[in-house]
Amino acid sequence: MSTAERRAREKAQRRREILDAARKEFFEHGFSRPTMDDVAARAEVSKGTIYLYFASKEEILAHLLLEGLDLLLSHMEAALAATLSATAEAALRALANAYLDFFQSHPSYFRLIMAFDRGRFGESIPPELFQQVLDESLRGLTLVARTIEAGQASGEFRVDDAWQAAGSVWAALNGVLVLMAHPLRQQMLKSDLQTMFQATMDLVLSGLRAGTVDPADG
Amino acid sequence: MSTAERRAREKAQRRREILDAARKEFFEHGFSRPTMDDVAARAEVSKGTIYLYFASKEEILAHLLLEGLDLLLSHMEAALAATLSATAEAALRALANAYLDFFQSHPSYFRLIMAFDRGRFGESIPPELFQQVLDESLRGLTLVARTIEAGQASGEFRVDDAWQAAGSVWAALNGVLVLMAHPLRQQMLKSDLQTMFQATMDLVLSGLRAGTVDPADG
Amino acid sequence: MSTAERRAREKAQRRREILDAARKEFFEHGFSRPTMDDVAARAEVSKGTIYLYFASKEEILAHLLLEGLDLLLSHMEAALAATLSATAEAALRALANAYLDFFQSHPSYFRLIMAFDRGRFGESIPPELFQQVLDESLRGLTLVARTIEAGQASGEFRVDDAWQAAGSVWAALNGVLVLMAHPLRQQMLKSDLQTMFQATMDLVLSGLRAGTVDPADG
Amino acid sequence: MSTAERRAREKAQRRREILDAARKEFFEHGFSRPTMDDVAARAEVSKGTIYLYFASKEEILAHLLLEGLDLLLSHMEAALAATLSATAEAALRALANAYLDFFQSHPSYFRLIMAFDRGRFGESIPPELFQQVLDESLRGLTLVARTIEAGQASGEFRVDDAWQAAGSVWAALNGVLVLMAHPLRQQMLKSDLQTMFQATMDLVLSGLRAGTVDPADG
DNA sequence: TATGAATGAGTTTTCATTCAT
DNA sequence: TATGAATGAAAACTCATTCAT
Repeated sequence: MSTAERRAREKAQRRREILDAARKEFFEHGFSRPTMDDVAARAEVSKGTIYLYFASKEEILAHLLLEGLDLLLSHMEAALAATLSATAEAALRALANAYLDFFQSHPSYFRLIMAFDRGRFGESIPPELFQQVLDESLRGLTLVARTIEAGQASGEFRVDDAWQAAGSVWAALNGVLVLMAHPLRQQMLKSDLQTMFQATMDLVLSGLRAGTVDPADG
Repeated sequence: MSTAERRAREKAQRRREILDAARKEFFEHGFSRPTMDDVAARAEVSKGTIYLYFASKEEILAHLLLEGLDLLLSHMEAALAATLSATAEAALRALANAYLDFFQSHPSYFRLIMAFDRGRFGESIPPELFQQVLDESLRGLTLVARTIEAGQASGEFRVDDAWQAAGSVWAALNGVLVLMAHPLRQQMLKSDLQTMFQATMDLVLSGLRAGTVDPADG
Repeated sequence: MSTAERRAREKAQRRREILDAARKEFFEHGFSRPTMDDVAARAEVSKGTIYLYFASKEEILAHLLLEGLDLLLSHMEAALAATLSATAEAALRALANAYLDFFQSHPSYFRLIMAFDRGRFGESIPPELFQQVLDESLRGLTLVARTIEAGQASGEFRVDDAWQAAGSVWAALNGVLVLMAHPLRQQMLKSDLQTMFQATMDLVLSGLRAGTVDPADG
Repeated sequence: MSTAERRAREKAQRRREILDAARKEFFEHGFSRPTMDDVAARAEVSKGTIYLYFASKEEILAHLLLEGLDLLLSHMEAALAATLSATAEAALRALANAYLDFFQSHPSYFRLIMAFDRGRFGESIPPELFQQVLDESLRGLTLVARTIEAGQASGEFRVDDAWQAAGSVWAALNGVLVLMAHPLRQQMLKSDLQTMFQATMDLVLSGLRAGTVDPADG
């Protein structure tokens, strides 16, 4: 069996090398410019070899996307784990900050994740891979939802539907990151990403605490 | 002079026809797939003719983008105009609903606007056109900021920095539209766009009213 | 008749303007790069107008070529006229120097004349125009031949066939101009055009005087 | 290693086939008319394949030019080698005749060599290839110069500067070939290429023997 | 498994020329 | 006579993918 094992190990290793090369190319030159030749040259394999490991260029991108989502999720899970006994608000802030960290340390992964949303590119990968990406991409939202549920249960947050609230929070976080990604908007808002991000969290948390009921009732 | 006038009219008309054809192609098949041949065929002109009116494919897209932004902005301005004497909250809701309407009636324009953010495509259009797009794209945010300033002045909203708050609100709106654009996320959140959008506005408005001060102070 | 005359005058004038514009374009940017649009813009007429005066782009070039040949020939004729009573050698040197002057003051015309030799471009102009160019292009050779005939008659030159000798002389002149047109060859020959040109004339004249008979016989 | 060897051999072979096809196309239809499609069709390969072997159309032409220069140079060197112990005059005649042979057996190569002088086309090939062409193109002149130096040393030729004289000779040879390339000029000069070429050599040699000193001194 | 040569449809853009007004 | 909008055939080059070895 050891031969088979070594083979499998080598195969995985080769696959990783190709993905590494692709990541570098795509992150450096954008998601559409690099050619398979570029990737092959960077990975120091032949172009044909790439097709032994990945069915298409789109599939490589899908796998990079999965990597990015995994990275984001592990960041968020770690952040959550570190705040187990804290308040829901603290936990939510921790999640948000983990996202912000991810955005700042891996802007290209973030861009890839955002690009996936629109990209016709879902059309050209096998459905099961597409589904996998989709599942992954929802896990962050799930973490937020669970945290809000906890705050709902503890009475910290006065929300009717935790999932709905999670959607709003998640939307706001994504929105603010996309918004501030453009230098010109940082300039117009006279604010840097850090500040703007925290302001958004403050606003949202304030809303969660206050509830979304009519003010007259509050 | 009537000859010159007619000529100018016809020229503008032809330009419009090309833009119409391009819009149909791009909205039906995505922003990168259609070729200039496709556009020419749809416009029933020769390919060369297109280049008499637009310098490149990118420029066509940029003009479509401007169209979209104009449409959005006029929606928002009209909505705002209709609520002149109302509360800031009502005005903000009106703006948001105008955005929602726009998203629902012109999803492709919305996708184009979102795509622009990422787009390497700003690189290949004349700088002045690029600037025009940029200017337009910031006007929506400006409307939101002004409305929040009004609410701040009237005491409705307890916010420190109206522009920052506007950034948060605008981010949340964009975020929720992007989020709900995917049917699968509608399903997971057990919520339709309408509901989710209103919930997000409720949350955000609640936050604006409550202010982002520490809850202990509230 | 004065109306018709004015018309004809204006027409000739317009034609000249187009040729002027074309000359500038072609001399500045090479003989193939400029487009008819460029020429039209420079002449401040519409593209269609050009085709009222010239049947094609090649024809314009052919007419510029004729201009160049005329210019060269009038230089040479003037030079010859100024040396009427001189020796044949002096006359030949005068002709050669006129060519050299032409080359130095109108390098682009020279390039055009040389380009004509190879250019497939004779194929796309009307035969009669082609013939005209050809006729013109032989007049320089004729002047040389007549001068050599004079020297032959006077006993200055010991040549058997004046036309043949003229061919050799003309060939040498063209050759040395083409040769020295390249800076790198000036460098390799450690010589400038002036010097090299005179050296070639010296060599050729020496040959004409000595005759081409076998040295043993001389 | 035999696999690698065979591969290399096949690759070289394929390259040669493409060059063969290109040569045929360009020699038959001129240096600018044929398209890459034409070349590909003639070589019976796909258009893409050509770009695996040559970076551009210009590069193909540059390589054909190098071929031509090599051919010319080997002709000349062989001719020179065959006249080692002869007089400088005989050697010079041998060189000239080799050039004439080359012109007659490979007129298209000659046209290509002449075309290079003008060619804007040096602009679009890699500098090192351009340099290679330039270097090659000067070797013929070098052979002539060395031969004249020998004649100068032996006292056969009374010239001051052998390189300058070589320039004149080379210029005359090129000039006469270009001149006689046109059938119409053969007709006007009532002379065929052979005769005219020899007459030019006679004239030039006569000049070399006589020196370019003033006749009164001779 | 790995190679890398070959493919060929596809893409944007250009431009000489025509023609209705 | 003058205009300039329209044409449409090229043309060079690219690149994801395949496949014989």
